[in-house]
Amino acid sequence: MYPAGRSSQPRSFLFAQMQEEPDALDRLDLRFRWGRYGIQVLRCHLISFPAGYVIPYHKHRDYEFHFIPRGKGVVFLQEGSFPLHTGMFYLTGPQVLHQQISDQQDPMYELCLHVNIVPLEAEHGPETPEDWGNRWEMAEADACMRQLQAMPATPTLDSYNAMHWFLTAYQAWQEREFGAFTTIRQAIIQILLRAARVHQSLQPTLPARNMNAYRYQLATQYIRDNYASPLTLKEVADELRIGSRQLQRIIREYANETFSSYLEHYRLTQVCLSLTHTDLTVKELAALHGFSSGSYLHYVFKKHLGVTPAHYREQQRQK
DNA sequence: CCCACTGAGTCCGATTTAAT
DNA sequence: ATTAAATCGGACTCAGTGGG
Repeated sequence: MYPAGRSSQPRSFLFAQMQEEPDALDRLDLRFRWGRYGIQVLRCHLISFPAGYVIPYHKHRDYEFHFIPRGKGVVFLQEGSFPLHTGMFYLTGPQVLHQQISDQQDPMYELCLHVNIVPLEAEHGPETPEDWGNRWEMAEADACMRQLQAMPATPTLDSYNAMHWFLTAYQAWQEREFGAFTTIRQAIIQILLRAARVHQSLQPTLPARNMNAYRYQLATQYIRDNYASPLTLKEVADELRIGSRQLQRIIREYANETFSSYLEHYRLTQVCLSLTHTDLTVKELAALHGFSSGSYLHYVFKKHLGVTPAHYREQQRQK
């Protein structure tokens, strides 16, 4: 974390490189989806004001994030005037009147992010391909937007160093880095989040796993990946770093069968597929699908399906 | 108290073998 | 390829422990 609000100006200005092409990011048509919102970046740049420069009262229909990376000045809001100095941040929401004056002696720099935030229609259905795994992003975006709406315009310290992300975005553009759009998108989101966080006290919740459901998923995946070789309950349990007894219970809970029967059923379904689609012998199928011998496969097959493997193949071929 | 887990002992069924 | 009989390992049950 960088110290915010340094009293002495650093000799080298961290954001100086952004002055090389001040409107670089403004020229990009940046729009993307975040959770249930469409984010359109209208402006994202570093601007410098000479000493005593006045931006007269104005307002926007959008959100404007103001960060002061260097210099000082004053902002006038409805609630009164507030001093600005290096490391500070304020947000002017839609229709918030503001006027800004840079210090009489020093020039002032401002990192400005101006975004249009459009609520998009709610998703239909819980798992469309477009929002796969997106639930937590939606929740976080919602929380961030709620926070931004409720936030006072009064300046505070940029405690979470949102400013840094302007540089990240700029550098991604400047270096034409691979995946630059994704980096810039992330930078913009980080600026929104870190701005919102300044007034946020609640601990956010993170997605927690249902460990047993997760273990069940891992176990069955492992079984399906390795069913062709001899598998024991213990081997799978060791793979998951749990006791074999515990795995038994988990399989019982989620599949309502034992480890052995799960494994056996899976092996048999694979054998059935091979019987239908190949001409391999029972012995070959046994070796291929995890049965110790042809005779044993035969025994198990008939026990479960009521017909011998050869008979089953015949039935399938007739269809 | 409930839940996750362990260990001992039992018994089932997976597997082999041998025969058809 | 199929079946029956024999064998053996390990899955399962149950009782008990420890942790939150």
